[in-house]
Amino acid sequence: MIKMFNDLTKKKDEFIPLESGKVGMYVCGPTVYDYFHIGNARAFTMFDLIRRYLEYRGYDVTYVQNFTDIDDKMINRANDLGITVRELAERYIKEYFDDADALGIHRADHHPKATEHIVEIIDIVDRLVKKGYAYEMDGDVYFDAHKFDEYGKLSHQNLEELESGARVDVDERKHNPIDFALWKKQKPGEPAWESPWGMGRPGWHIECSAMASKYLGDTIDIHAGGADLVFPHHENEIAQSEAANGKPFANYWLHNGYLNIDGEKMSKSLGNFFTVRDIRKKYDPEVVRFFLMSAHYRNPLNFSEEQLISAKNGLDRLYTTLNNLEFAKESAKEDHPVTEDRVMEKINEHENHFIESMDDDFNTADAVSALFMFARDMNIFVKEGMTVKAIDRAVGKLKAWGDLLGILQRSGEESGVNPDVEALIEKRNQARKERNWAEADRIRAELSGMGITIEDTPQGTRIVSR
RNA sequence: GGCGACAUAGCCAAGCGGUAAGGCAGAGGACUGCAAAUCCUCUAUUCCCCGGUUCGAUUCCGGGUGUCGCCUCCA
Repeated sequence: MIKMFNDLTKKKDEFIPLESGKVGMYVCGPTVYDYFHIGNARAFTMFDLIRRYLEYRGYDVTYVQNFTDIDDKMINRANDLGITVRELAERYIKEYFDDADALGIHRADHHPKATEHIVEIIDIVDRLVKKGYAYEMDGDVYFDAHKFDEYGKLSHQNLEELESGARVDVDERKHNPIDFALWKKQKPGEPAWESPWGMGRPGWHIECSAMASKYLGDTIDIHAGGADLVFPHHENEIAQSEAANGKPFANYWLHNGYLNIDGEKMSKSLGNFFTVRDIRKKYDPEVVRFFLMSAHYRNPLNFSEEQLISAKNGLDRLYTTLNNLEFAKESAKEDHPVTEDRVMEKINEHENHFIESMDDDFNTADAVSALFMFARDMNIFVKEGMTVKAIDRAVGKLKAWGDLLGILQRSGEESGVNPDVEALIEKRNQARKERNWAEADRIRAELSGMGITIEDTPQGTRIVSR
């Protein structure tokens, strides 16, 4: 049984999909006006992981993640760069996929763009106007928050509380400060579409309501995004969708915690952010992914180079086990003491731990500890001596868990064997046989200079890739 | 001001009523020509503080303190 913390109910709820065996999941994607930062990466990565886990548990998941390709930020950035909004969007959607693919984030089933759903957006705004939930003011259309009784049910605040803290709004034409734009009248030079209210463009929140319904239906199982979207974005989505459709919008609302820098939220507005693109120059994206899953997705997580190094070393440990196993295969014998059965015992033991952790609100930090414990067991087994079947089992399982989490897919022996290197190793082994340590160390240093690290094991000398 | 989250070793981080997982870093040991890797051992006696409930609390309740966040574009 999978339990997930639902912000709507403020507790861990058992997950029961609308339709047995199927899950509709919508995740708020990036505004494509720049490279995305590591904070964005946390949301995309962790919800990708949750999706993978749901699939692993047998659900048929339809996953939707949008691109916001029209809003103030898009327009401003396009102007700064002297290109069209459309060109800007195309550029950064491409860059998004470049980084997301590197992080092992699976492609969504649908990646809808706001600008390609203007018809659907106008339709829902129109229905809201006709139902009396929205009003037009000189080409702008606003949602009247006071008309939606349940406004505030996600952020658990009432209108009065929200409005008392609201900052001064320049737009005096709104009925109430909390009202938000569904449709914005065109300003000179801005991209615009025809609508019943004249030329204009969609407000920010409405696109998600329109696209979620289109691809997943009026009620979806899971809606997810960063904690900063709870209010106003998700609150507004609920208001719009439920007012328009008269049905619950989403049954489970999942929000990931912030990624912090020195204990402070990382955000573009604060300027204290690191893009994934920059981090990739120095660290393997797999390390970044591993780092992100080292904490529970709902908790705040501090980002630092030190943590990244720690994650890299931890991940290396897992890879070492994988390499140890594969290397041991070359000298494996049928009469070795560790048989497939003994490996299976360990797998069962740790798999239960793994599943229980993931079932409990996707506790990746705890699930990963199962991998480490399994790795230790396998390291011990390698020393004892394993059969080929036992090794295959162990490698298969470790890779299967890794595949689920999006790590450990790199193969142990990446590059083909270089004959020169082979010769040098042979030469060094000869020197070692003759106990000519000076020569052996010299050759090791020479190899090291070529970027090759070697290790002497009881089974022979081998190349370690990292 | 309103609402909320979090506080566990040098660092990161699980656990959330039964006496503190895991990782990183560090120390010692085994193995090794050396190194690396691996294995073993060690590293939290206020789990922020003070009360309360309980046979028993890191875990539940109340009150503090501290940090962060939302109420403004933001994952």
